[in-house]
Amino acid sequence: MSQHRHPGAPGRAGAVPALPDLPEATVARLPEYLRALHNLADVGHDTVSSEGLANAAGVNSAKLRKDLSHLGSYGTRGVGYDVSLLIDQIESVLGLTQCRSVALVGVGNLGHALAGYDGFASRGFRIAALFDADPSRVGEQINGLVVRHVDELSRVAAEELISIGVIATPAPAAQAVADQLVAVGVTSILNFAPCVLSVPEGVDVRKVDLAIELQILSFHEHRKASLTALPATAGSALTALPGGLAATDTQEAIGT
Amino acid sequence: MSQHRHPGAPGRAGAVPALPDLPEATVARLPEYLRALHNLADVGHDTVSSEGLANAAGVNSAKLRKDLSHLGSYGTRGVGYDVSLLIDQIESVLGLTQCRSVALVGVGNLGHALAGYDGFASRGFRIAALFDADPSRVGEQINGLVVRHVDELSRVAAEELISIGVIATPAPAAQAVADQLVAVGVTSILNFAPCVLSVPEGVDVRKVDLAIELQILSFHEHRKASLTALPATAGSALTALPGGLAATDTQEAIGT
DNA sequence: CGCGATTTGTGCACGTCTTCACAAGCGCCT
DNA sequence: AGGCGCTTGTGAAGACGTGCACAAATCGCG
Repeated sequence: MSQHRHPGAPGRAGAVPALPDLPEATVARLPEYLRALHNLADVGHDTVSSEGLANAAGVNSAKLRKDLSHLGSYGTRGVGYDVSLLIDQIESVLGLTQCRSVALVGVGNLGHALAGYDGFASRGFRIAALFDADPSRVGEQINGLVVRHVDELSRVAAEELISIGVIATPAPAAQAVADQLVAVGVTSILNFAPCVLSVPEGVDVRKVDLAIELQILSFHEHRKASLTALPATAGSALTALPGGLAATDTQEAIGT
Repeated sequence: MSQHRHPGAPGRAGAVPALPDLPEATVARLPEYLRALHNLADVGHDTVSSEGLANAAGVNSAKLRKDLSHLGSYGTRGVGYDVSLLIDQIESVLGLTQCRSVALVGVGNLGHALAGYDGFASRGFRIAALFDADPSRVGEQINGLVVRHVDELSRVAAEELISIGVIATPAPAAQAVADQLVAVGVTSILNFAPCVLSVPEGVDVRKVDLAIELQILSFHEHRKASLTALPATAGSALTALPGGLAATDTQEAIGT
């Protein structure tokens, strides 16, 4: 990827957030830290140790410290991290200081649920518009928003300033929708359709696929069953127990 | 940990899958390959080159070959891979030869959509039972299944042989549900609740979180905006264009 | 039967991520 | 003030994942 390190570049003026292309793995964990921090703030804590926050976020404390170190030193040794300060910092880095508008395309089974999901607003996202290709669904009202026909996408997108598009259509329609979203200037897409989207360079696509998650779990289930079913293969049952084969870090493996 | 009663008949007489703990990243991609293969089979192809399949699955061809090499050599040089044979192999490795039963807990906004999702059955999963803690929801019928109270979980789980539990409850209830699932012998959990679950060793948890995905996209959006907004900072505009900053591999990054 | 075109399988080098271990820094208590 | 315990921040090492490039293998054709 691009690493532009200019030795000659003079110090940046001002306290600019200093976008230091932080590692992708770190970015994927920041939201989890953020949620843990909000929980801690609600309970009244105003400082946390890396150990405590790591625990709340389900990660290793060393990893957490390294992650946070990437966005500057906002902790004090011997004490820990200031909760509200850290919240502000992470939100700033993630670009959550401004409320981002989301366009949701596909108001079927899943899309309907997403439209009604209150986790959007609570995390600083606003559903700006709903679209569907099915004329019988157009006009329906969900959560105070009216479903419009997908052909109006370009017109509506011009009014509202869409920064993220969510695709919740059946697979065959997804690529066409993605093309339309890209055409109106959307550069971030969250795809729930079980298919691969091809988009031009510079457009980010993240995919969420229920079936894939289940199949991955199925694999591990299958493996565990095979191992326990087979009579101890030369290895003593004693060594098998203490966790040699335990896959403990599945929890955060999804994000990356 | 897992008091797993393995199915009575030792049916696996054929070629042993030869469980070679394949890399986690590979496992996460196999379902995508599987889907692409099914698509190809539907179109009538009976062989594919690694290039073709990689294209359909949205990955590098070298990566695909290495992935497939991990589960044995099922391709012929100069020709490619036999589609149906490869399908069988991957399904066998993923443990999809048997239909796995899923218990879904939490029939709220999202849970309702999941219960009606037809991607379950089409991928070899069967929703065996629905649960909810809200008495007003108990008794409701969704997709031919009746919603039962979550207290009946242990009784029902004894009848049906649940292999995967899906949690779609609000965050505060998730941990208790996870504990109950673990108590009845479930060792694979798919968690849609926005919180960290703590489970004993040997239990796999995968998490799907809409808000986190949006926040990750928000970060990239924020970064892209900052870069284009700033007047070219010493870096030549020429080098900036050809894709230095394009994050092209976000697509499959989620699974892992 | 042999040759060339094609495609798989893989050794190797590289980059990224994780984890350990510890020095540096901070606050508190005496 | 000084020492002590606690916590951060980070260098280094190792594990893991990726991509290139090429040898080995196979098919089709003359």
